[in-house]
Amino acid sequence: MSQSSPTVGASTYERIKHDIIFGELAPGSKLKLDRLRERYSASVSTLRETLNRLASEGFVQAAEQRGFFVRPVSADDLTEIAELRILLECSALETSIACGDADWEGNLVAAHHKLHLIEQKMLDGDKSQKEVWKRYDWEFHQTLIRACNSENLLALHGTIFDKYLRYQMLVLTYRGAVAVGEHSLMFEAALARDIPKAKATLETHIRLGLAHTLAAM
Amino acid sequence: MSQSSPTVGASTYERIKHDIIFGELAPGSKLKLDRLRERYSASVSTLRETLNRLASEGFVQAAEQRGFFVRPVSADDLTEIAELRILLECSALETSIACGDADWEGNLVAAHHKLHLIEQKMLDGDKSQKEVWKRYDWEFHQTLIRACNSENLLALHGTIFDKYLRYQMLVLTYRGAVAVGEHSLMFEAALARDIPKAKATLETHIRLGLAHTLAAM
DNA sequence: ATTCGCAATAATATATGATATTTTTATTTT
DNA sequence: AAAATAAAAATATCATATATTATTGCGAAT
Repeated sequence: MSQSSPTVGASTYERIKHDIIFGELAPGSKLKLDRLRERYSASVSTLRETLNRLASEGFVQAAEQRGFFVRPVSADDLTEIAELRILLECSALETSIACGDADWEGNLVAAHHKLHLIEQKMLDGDKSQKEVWKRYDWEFHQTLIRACNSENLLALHGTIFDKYLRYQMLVLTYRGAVAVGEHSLMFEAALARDIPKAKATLETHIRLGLAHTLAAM
Repeated sequence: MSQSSPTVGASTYERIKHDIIFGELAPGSKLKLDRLRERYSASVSTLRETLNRLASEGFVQAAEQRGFFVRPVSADDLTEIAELRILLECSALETSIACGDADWEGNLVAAHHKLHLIEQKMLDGDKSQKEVWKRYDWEFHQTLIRACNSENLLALHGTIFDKYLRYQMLVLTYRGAVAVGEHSLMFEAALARDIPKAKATLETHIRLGLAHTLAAM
């Protein structure tokens, strides 16, 4: 999520994607080229490249000769995204636990530690570091599945995760202690190489998160 | 796959994607903008929009400030794609069989019929209509899962299927009678609402196809 | 009077060619 | 042979021209 990319295109891509995920560009709103040019100080061509990219990833809707829109949100869409996340992430988790080596274990311990630290802070009421927390959450889940031996699967999971994240950011509520416990359970099951338990915990984790988010919509 | 889109961008997108899938643009080859401009008679900006789209779908590799390349192929990549296709398509198939209504059944009968007809022709040695065959194959598989109630899943499956298709087109061999039988088995299991049998047949279908393609690489 | 259809106009998106950077290739120097 | 430099090629970015869509205002018909 660094914004200091060498090329204008790459950095506008990062910025617009970020602004969509974190709700600064409202769902369904029109993305007028002229306005975007001011906001991101990039030329129309560069912006169109960016929007085309985001459109094929599904963060933007492209309407032929009618321009671009931020992808709308809906309960159905969120449910689809959550189900897909379960499908992809559970499958990747299984292989990853089966194949992960010592490096993987090390990275996992580190990722869980960092996540746990910030979760404690948030439990104490400090909600100022929402973005950092979400990054650590992402890193933890990503690390869990990174040993799955499929770049294609990791890529697909990445965009699905980001879409799921947008909904979480939209309703902007924190599940607190329950989610913290789920993270720890997954962590321990993964280290113990207990595949069924890890998968079951992950599925519950996502389903409860889904219900929580749906309720807040 | 129609090429008469109203906008230049849309039609170049279709054409370049087609040329990558059907091997007319060789895996790993450099996509120089000037050469593409001649070949597809579109401006640099339009081409860059297209290539950015194809890059985020994974048909093109974009190297920062070094241009674009056709995505290389490898046995590992094919294996990943096939596994992903199994994961997505089997999951969609299950829901689709469970939820499909009379319309779905009707479309399925039609799609299988068309596919069966052309498969018979190919068994008789007529391999002139490779593209038509592949389109019917695609329509059949797509119809099977269309009732899965997840646009997100269908979209993901669509691009994975296309990537799988590229490998098939690359090695350019036909599995013949065996594959025909698998299609019919799936068709019958789906109509009989036999979810386990349909899923098992689909998985076998893809795994045998994978082995066949890998052997020909 | 209100709705409907039809122009004229404004706003917007698409597409292009030109310019500025950067990378690659070729040449020269140590 | 390696490093440095110069020339060439290719990419990234931009400002502008063209084509399309949306909006507004006017007049005719119900």
